Amino acid sequence: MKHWLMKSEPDSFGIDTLKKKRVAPWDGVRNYQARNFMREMAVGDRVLFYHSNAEPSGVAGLAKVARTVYPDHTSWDPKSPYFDAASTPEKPRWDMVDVRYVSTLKNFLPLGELRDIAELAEMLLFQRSRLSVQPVEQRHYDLIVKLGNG
DNA sequence: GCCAACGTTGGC
DNA sequence: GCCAACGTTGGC
Repeated sequence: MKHWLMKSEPDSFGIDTLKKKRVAPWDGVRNYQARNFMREMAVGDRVLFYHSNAEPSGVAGLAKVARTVYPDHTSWDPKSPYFDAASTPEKPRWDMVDVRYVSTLKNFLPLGELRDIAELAEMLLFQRSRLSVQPVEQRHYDLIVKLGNG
C-alpha cells in the first residue's frame, strides 16, 4: 500500500466538504506530474488531506483512495473552471481518482510546524511546494498521523 | 496582495 | 531543442 499527500484549497473543497460527501472525485488536477502520481494509486491507499492557500496551510485530515484513476470529465466541459480545450472524451488528457473521508485530525498540523520536525525534512512537501499530488513515505505518514491524533 | 518558484507555451 | 515570456501555485 502506498501513501500520498493531496492538496486542496479549503475555501473550495476542504476536509469538511469531503466529510459531508464521504466520497468525492479529485478533479481539477492540471499538472502532469501530479496526474501521473494519481495513475499509480490503488484502492485503499492512504492520503494526507492538505489544506493549501489556507490560514494556516497544513495537514487537516486523512482519506483513502476509493476508486482508481479515470478521465476527469471537467477537462472537456467548457463551463468548468478546469476546462482544457486539448482534452476530449475521445482523448482525455487529465485524470482523477475518488477519495473517501477517513478522519479529521484532532490536531491540525500547520506547514510551519511540520517544517520544524527533523524526521520530516525529506518530505517532497518542502522541496516541491507546488506539487499538488505527491507520494509520502510510510514513516513520514505514520509520524504525521501520530502527531495529528496525539 | 505580493512575489518567488516553477511549469507550460511558443517563436526561432 | 533552447529559452524567454507568461501563467499559476501557494506561502506569507
